[in-house]
Amino acid sequence: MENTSELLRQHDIKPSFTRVMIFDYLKENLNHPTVDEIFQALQTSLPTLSKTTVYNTLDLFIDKHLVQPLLMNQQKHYDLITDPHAHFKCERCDTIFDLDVKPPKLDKSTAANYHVYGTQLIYRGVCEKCQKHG
Amino acid sequence: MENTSELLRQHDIKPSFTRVMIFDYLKENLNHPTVDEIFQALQTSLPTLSKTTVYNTLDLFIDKHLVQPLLMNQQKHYDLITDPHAHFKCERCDTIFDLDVKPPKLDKSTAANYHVYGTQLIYRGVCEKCQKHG
DNA sequence: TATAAAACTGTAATCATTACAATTTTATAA
DNA sequence: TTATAAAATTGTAATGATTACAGTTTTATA
Repeated sequence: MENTSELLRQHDIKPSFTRVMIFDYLKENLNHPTVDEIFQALQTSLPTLSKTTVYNTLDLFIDKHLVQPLLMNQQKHYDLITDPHAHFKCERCDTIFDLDVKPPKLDKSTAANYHVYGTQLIYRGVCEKCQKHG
Repeated sequence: MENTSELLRQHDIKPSFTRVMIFDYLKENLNHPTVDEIFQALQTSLPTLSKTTVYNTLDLFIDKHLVQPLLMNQQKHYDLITDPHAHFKCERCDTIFDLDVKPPKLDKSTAANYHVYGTQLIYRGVCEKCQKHG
């Protein structure tokens, strides 16, 4: 997985081995993983990894606007910032689906007052599968 | 604050004194309070109120689609479902501002697969005040 | 008035996140 | 290379919002 280092450097992040691993995991897993999922998944390749490091690294990525946190079910989920898109969260099975809907841009007068660097559009409801079997 | 009872009844909620108080508090405080804020505010008028009751009641309101939870800063904030609108969250001072922006409706083909009963549009960034004094 | 159901309470447990001090690794310069 | 400082990582302990749950009170019903 090359050029992750370059990308991190471009965002003012020193590309340590751990950081590259965590970033690449996010790149290959766009299904909004939690800290725990990332930690579990990387443990075999990084046996000394600490959960605190995962937290720290993700916070760093958020700071540098590479990652966006999604708060759901009392837990943070992490999503690489790529194309603007929306999420649907099923309240029954707690699955998060990606939707190809673009969040609206703020109009000029509003945008003048706020410096926006991330948008989050979440639809809550019940997914098809859960509707079917009660 | 009349007709809250009626409204609750319409949503299949028995309008106990406590429930009406909590609902009215939300109606008069559209600034997305937390459980703790609601609990503190109502303690003088409801000295025996328990925080668990506030949690239970709000969960009930959410179930009946009267209230929408907003997860921010590792805490739930509660917002009466009124006109569709968006929120801006300042990452510096953690204030949540209301924005007069309507979340887009799902197009028919998408909406066919999901039963949506709530939408949440959140812009993250830095508010004007925080931009000014670093 | 008795009984069951619903609402409410209070304490204890849970669990994601944060704080923090210690250790390891990396970069820099003598 | 070696010494030193800075940065990154680790592990444990604390925090704090939320939930579980059992007991109590209130409300509705027969």
